[in-house]
Amino acid sequence: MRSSITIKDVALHAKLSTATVTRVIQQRGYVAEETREQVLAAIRDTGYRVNTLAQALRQQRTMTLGHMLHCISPNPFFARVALGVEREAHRHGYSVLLYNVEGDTEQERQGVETFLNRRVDGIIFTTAIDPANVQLAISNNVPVVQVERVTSVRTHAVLIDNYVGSTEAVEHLIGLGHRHIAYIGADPDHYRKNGQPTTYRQIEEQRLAGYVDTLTRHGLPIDQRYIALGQYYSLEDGGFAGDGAMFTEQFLRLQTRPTAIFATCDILAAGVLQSLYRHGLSVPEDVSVIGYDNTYAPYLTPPLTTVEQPMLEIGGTAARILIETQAEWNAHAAIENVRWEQRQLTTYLNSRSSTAPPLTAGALTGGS
Amino acid sequence: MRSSITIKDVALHAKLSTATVTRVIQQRGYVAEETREQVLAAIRDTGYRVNTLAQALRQQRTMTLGHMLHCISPNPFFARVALGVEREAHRHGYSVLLYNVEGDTEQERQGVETFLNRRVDGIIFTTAIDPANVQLAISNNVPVVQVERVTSVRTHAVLIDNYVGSTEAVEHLIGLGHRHIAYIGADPDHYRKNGQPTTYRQIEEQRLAGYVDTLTRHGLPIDQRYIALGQYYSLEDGGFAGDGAMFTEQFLRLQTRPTAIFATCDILAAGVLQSLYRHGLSVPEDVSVIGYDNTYAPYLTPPLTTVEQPMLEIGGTAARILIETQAEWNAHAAIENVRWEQRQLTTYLNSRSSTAPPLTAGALTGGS
DNA sequence: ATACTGTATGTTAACGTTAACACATTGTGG
DNA sequence: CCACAATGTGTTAACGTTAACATACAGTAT
Repeated sequence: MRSSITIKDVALHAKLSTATVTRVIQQRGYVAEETREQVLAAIRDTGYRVNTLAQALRQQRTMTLGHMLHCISPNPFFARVALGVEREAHRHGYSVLLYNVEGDTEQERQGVETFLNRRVDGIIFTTAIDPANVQLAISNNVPVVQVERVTSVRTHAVLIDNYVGSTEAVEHLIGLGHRHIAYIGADPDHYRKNGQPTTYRQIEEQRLAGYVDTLTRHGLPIDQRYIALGQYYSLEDGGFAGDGAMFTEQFLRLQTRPTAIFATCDILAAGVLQSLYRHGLSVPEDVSVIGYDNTYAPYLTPPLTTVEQPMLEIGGTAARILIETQAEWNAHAAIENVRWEQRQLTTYLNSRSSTAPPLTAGALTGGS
Repeated sequence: MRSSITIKDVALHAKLSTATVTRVIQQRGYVAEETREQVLAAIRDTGYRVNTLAQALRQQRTMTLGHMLHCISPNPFFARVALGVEREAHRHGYSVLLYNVEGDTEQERQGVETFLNRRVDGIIFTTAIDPANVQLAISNNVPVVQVERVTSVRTHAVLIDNYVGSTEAVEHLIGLGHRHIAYIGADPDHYRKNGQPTTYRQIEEQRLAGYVDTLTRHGLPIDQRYIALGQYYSLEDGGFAGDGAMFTEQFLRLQTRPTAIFATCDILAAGVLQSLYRHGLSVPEDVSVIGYDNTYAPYLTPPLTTVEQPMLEIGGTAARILIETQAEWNAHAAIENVRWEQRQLTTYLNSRSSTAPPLTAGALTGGS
């Protein structure tokens, strides 16, 4: 970054003042057409390139969004949300700084601090862990959107109705005639830190509630042996899928095996498929399997029926909220007066080849 | 971003000059221990937070890397490389700006321009499409690393030996006793733009060459009907995997079916598995399948043997090169004197359950 | 006592851009 | 012909930080 060309060089070259050059660049204020062309020519001749940094310092806004997310890999959910954020940001001339939290509260704090120091115009949390970190951002007067998982701190939010998503999945299976439906998810109660419920809790609670309520609504019994709740999400190579496989093994040892398995994440479902294959069971003939997210679903064998999350839209909406409320935010004197946007997005069932009516107890028309 | 606390406020609060405050922050120059503590106290009291922007403007370096990549979704390869970049960057206090090119030359140019305007300290191309864009960065005196795929422009580079990776895969299959090995890849010749070979060409050429040479070395014939080269990489939902499935269908219609299929990407392999499943063929009993990348591999059914790429290391190495050569780069008077780092990384075979010796001594006979 | 070195702190001009303000010039209606 | 608006351009002080330079006071060797 040696001796770059500045606006002064352009001004000198065009024999005009820097103010005029700025007016041309910013496309505002009075500039004679002829002058405008001279400036543009000078810009071309000198190879001038605006310095976004200096601009940001002066204008007190960086045209940058900070995106904190759980981890861009291996769960493609986050990557896809990030893509949604980026596309929307670029559309409005914003850039995006990414920060992978990787489940570490301390790393999350580091990320927020970095963003604050870099004076980002807003922060998206696609998985806030520690409310204190969200508060840290707000306290420093930076607008925040919390995506899908919301902490106790009030901010903008993009939410997905997990209860409905879960209901859709179970309704689908019941509609096909299944009456023995197993559930593999995460234990809501596990996601606590120092006795405080964290943000993960809600989402897992909602999905489990959707499952329980739907069965109940159809007069089907809740069998605890059909409910498997993982204690952690491992990020190791396939380890996460390993949970799905492990729980499936448990189900297969039961006297009455489930004819369908609902896994609240495609990765878990991938493990389910692997386990069933090992036991020589066919999908969907012997067991139907349904996932959640639509990340791995299209690539699995057989292609997985899944509750699709509008990941691109989720990210896009989060970015749009920040960008659109920017002016409003700057105008506000106090946080108390801010109007918090709350957007609710919906999942929809993407039906593929992993679900079908059960072979055995078929005739029972359990569905509505 | 209203009226933030500046270094002046801290200086005022501590009854010292800004220079002293800077010395404390930068931890350089002479500062009395007592004074240091006063400053630190003042920083705490005022809630001061350095402005990285102002710092960057003054110091002529932004502590920011730009990362251009093909697309963070749905191919997890790029996401994982990006994670590798980010971890290494953070380790050294750098932040990362991401830009998804999405296969569009124009978008790639936009990305580079954005990065240049933001005065990033270096740019990583994890998939340069247009050499002109790489040249654009270099011409603006910004150091560049090209990852895996290299254009005609000379820069730093992190390379993976695709020939060896491909060889490993085929050796593995031959070692198991396979003699009818099919290949699914991308057509090197397709990846041209306006008559100019693009960067994708090399990688596909190398993998194909590895396949051909290994068969030849073992005295096995090259059967063109066993070689399927896709004309494009679709990013649609599962569409990419669709290519793998389509080519598998072709193989299954052959008089002499292959007993093993080598797909040069896990996503293609996923399609292969789906197709075989549809035809009631077992993996690895009837057909062995091997992939490339180790992205989807651990989640597929059965878990896929694959040529694993050291994705985290690839990204980490790219970032490290830029960071470590920073000082050197700034010292150089002319690009011609720059020493370009070339790092070669190696793949290794990750053996799982999708490969095994062929059941029959000869090949299965297919037919109508 | 002098000269020097090491330590400690302050002053100030950049870094590149912009926006407030000032100053022209021209045109228009009264 | 004057007042005033509309148009066009220039001057300059910020934005927040830093590094070069200046200053000052010890202590120490000469």
